[in-house]
Amino acid sequence: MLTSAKTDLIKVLADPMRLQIVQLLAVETLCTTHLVEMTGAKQTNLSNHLKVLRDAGVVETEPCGRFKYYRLCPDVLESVAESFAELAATARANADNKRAC
Amino acid sequence: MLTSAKTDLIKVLADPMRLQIVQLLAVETLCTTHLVEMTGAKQTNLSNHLKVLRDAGVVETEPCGRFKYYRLCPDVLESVAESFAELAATARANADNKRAC
DNA sequence: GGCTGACGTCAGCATGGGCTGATGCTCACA
DNA sequence: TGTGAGCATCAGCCCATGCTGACGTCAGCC
Repeated sequence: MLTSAKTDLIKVLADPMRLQIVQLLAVETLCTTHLVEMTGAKQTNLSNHLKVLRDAGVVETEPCGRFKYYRLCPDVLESVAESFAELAATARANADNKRAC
Repeated sequence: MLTSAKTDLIKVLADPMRLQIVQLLAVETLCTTHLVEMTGAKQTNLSNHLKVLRDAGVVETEPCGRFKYYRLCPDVLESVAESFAELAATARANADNKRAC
């Protein structure tokens, strides 16, 4: 179900930079230095986006010495995918419903 | 695939009011008057959101005399759902990939 | 212990986008 | 043809949010 609370999660994913981060992390677990190189963004900016993703539960961190690895949480993405799929299915099922004016 | 162009579509859906509109339209085709009643929003505000949804291809309109019906396009929602599902599947498949620092 | 690199936090700035009121357009109906 | 309802557009305001620079913290290496 797509509750209003999920708009916050969708909003987190509705940013080009954050979506790029998520796509990169879907392929392999990376640390901030890698992400800085691959995205070309400033470290501060990236750190802010990563904080947003962390707070939303989209990624989780794993300290490793001086470095910090970021790993993607597939469950969150799957829940979003299921919500939209369910919405599309509902729309298809009720395609002929039309309320009279 | 989640191209950068899709962030615009996701951004359109990342608004509580617009998501509410989409959920209502998933159940039945409605015209603006109904949506004004059901959401409690002003007509002007709703018209703005509907324009955004129209431009994004999420809904399509059907004139009916003085009224205008809004119908949901399930294809767009399905494409978003598939993109996120694919991303989640990729993340699961590459869960053990970790780039050395 | 001093230094450097990795990373986070904070304050400030600027842009984007949502909300509103005013206005205009079009259709239906008397 | 005049009127009112349904709907869109526009300009303006204001708040949320993304970007940046400066600074602080922690770990590892000399």
